[in-house]
Amino acid sequence: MKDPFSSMLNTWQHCSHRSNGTNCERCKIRQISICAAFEPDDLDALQSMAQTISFAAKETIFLENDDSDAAFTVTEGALRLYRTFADGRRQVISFLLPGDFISVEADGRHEYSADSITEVTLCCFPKKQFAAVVKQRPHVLQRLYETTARELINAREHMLTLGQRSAAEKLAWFLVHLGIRQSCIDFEPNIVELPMSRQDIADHLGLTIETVSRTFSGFAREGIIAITPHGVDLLNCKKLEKLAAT
Amino acid sequence: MKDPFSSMLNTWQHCSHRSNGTNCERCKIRQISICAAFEPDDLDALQSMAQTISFAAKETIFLENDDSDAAFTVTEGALRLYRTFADGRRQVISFLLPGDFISVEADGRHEYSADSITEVTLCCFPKKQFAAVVKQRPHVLQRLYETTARELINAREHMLTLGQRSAAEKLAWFLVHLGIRQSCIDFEPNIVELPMSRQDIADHLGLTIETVSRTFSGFAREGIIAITPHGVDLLNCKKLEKLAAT
DNA sequence: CGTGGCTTTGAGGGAGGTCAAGCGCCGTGG
DNA sequence: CCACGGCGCTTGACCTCCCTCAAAGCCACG
Repeated sequence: MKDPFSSMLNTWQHCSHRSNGTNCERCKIRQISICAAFEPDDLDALQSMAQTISFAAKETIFLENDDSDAAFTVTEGALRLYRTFADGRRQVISFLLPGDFISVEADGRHEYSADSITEVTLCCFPKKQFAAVVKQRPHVLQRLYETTARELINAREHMLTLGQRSAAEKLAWFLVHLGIRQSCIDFEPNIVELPMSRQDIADHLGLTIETVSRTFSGFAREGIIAITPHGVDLLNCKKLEKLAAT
Repeated sequence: MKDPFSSMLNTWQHCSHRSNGTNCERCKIRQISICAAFEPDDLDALQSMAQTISFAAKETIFLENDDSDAAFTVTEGALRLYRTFADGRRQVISFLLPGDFISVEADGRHEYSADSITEVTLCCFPKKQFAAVVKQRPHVLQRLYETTARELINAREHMLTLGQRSAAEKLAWFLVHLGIRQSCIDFEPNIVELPMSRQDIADHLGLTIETVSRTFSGFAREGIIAITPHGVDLLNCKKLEKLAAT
């Protein structure tokens, strides 16, 4: 899709649902998202530019090099952010969950591709309006900076994993961290939903699908996890955390 | 060194050289560093808080979990930023060169350790004064944000390398990128200085020292590079870039 | 109930790790 | 001035963890 109109805002007419009736005040993820930087009496600035967009599962949200004409937060669902190589190799940079934020890229183009794993709802801020709002509110820029600094720490932690950890350590790390992130949203400790495929997990951790599958089976055999239809139960968190530890 | 006084500002009295006579106007790396955000007529704000610190080669600059009481830019030399595991594994996050910036960490503690590879000179901004200066200048915060966003892109590019590339591809990528960075400073295309050890390179790329050495030898045998006493000459950049490509 | 996509499992192979020895360079001391 | 020692780098032989290739199992959905 080299189509210059394939970027997010331009494609939302293709999306399953679109609405302007965003209500920031009632938003479930406002407090954990970038939007927490807005005071209650300033929410109008946010709300007036916000657009809600929904995607079905397995839809392209944007591709690398697409024009980036909006920033957005994820309000529901899961998506993957990834880069593909010419020969088909793929690195999944991260899985985005409710509360996660995608900023306008520095040069106005997306560095990575993104597509929905499950049904996804995004809260979308058109680039120009967003920039104007930020410019008038240094504390929002401050929040944006802190969010990006946190992302940087996450990326570097991921670097440790990719560079130094074994297959079992990688998967333990992945499960522990995804479990923590999910428990912030739905508070089910020890039950980890895995909406993404084995291939996604493999490409996230620099492994193959077979190694992921074998390692999961090994964990299950040792009673560390139980494999369920849509995820895993963490039966022995201690052991997993020990494997994942630095 | 669990000593709470081991953090940078507190240790600078141990350093080989320290001086307040910073001259921002003549600073070679000002234009490529965070300091470019300061207008010429606002340089006093920067200069009045800046402290120059020098380190000999192979000195500890800070350790992970040390209090972070200053931000700094590198003005001369090379250092490594890294995290070590309990069992001795080490991931070198990045090599810092003139113009690179280390910010105050979010929680006031360093996430990583840093030490000098060569003799190093830093330009140091005490945390509190730096925060105050930034607070009054949204355009500096903007620059800080952009710098961090650029770091995030670099970290993610490194993730691709660690997760997807082979040993030869990793080393090609490393040489090409280090060559580009160095040519911004000293403008010697095709001559790459390698002040860091093979072990540092190995820990940067998720390889072993032997694999780094063998791969370099292989490149030399194929006429792609020539190994020199303190670095390598890039004889066939095309080939290297092809290997490093996505 | 059949089909196709995703996952699991097995068998074999290879890229890179491990272990060990040797080399080259440089600083030190006789 | 040269012998020695140490450290970092290179090279070789072997091994292992994970990848590759292949086949079978398991759902979900029409």
